[in-house]
Amino acid sequence: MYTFLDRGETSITLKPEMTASVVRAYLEHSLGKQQVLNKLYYISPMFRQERPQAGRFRQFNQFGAEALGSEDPSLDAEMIIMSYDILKELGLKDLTIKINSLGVPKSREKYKKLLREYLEGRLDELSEESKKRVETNILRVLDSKDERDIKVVEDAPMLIEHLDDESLEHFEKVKQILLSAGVSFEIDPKLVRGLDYYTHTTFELISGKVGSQSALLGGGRYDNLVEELGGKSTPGVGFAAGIERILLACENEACLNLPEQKLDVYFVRLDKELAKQTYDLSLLFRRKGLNVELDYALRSVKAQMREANKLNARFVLFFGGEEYENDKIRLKNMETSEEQTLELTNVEGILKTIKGA
RNA sequence: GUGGGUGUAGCUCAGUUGGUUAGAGCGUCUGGUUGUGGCCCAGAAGGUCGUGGGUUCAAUUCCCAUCACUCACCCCA
Repeated sequence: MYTFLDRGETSITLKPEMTASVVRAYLEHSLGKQQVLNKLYYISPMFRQERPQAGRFRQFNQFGAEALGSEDPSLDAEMIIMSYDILKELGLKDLTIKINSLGVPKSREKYKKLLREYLEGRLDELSEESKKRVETNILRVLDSKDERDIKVVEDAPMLIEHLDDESLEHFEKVKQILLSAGVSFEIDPKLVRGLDYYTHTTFELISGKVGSQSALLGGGRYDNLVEELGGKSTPGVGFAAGIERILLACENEACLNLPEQKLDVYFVRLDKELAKQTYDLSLLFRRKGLNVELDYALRSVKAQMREANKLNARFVLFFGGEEYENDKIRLKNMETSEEQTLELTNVEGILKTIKGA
């Protein structure tokens, strides 16, 4: 994390994620007393002091959702389905949903003991890093990328085989809902979280198009977090999505179909002497709600037309010349190349023609 | 934190085995006859070759340092 002293010598830390902040806001405003279930969302920048790489920045943006106040597995499923639908709607195709269950801390502790016994029996086959992980964060050994570790982990006991009955039932219900919603998923027993407040469901949406940092979003249940932050025991479930990483996936799948930028009108000034009048007229049309551009460099008509074309203008208004002397203005539809002459004083009429097209 | 790669025009990149004026495509600007775009044609502008130092008669090119970017490991809340 980025931590530093401010001018008052107070230690400040930039937030690396939002869930804790959401829970703190939930507690500060006693949201739990206003209604049983609170569904919340956020969009915010986050900061992490890591070396940047593809899909990873030190400052990045996340959006996420949290549901506080219910342990109903249908909410776990809802989070997965919603986040999947969002990515689908963006047009992403190369997506995999991975889910797992961490059970409850009690059964997880028992499992960790089993895993430790197993790994300590084959310690000399592990990578140097994983030897350390056995001490610091043993569950992380499971998703090591080192081939030696992968081989050892193949025969290791899996958490999901050592869940208590209640946790299994919860996990079963989540899977049922996903299946009935037509959402396919993979169970990944190696999808683990290190911290104690996590319970039951964990999930990630993986893209095959963004390089090594492949999780576009991740989430899960944290029934013990609110209590850990000083509130009364309140279950919760949520997810967080990395916006830049999603954009990278969209770019690599060429699927982000943003609407084409269109300009309503480009004003072409026919006479250089009319620069001021052209400018004034453009302001008038902008105030009427049109998206208007014009030349600021006294350029030729041809140059202005080229710019109008480049800016994707729907219409061009030719201002000046003979028409101007007769209180008229010439309007050109850039798509059809059709032109018509309109009364300069009849601003509403010009507006109507442009807006109606 | 560790390791690799790359820095040349606004962008994408070529190139210089050390030697006069450093190139292309795209983009920009101007023009191709009175006041009309896209396509096409012609021309122009634009670079202290990331920065600092060293070697050399000579460095954009070789060496060192530094900065930036980038990929992977690590981390993963």
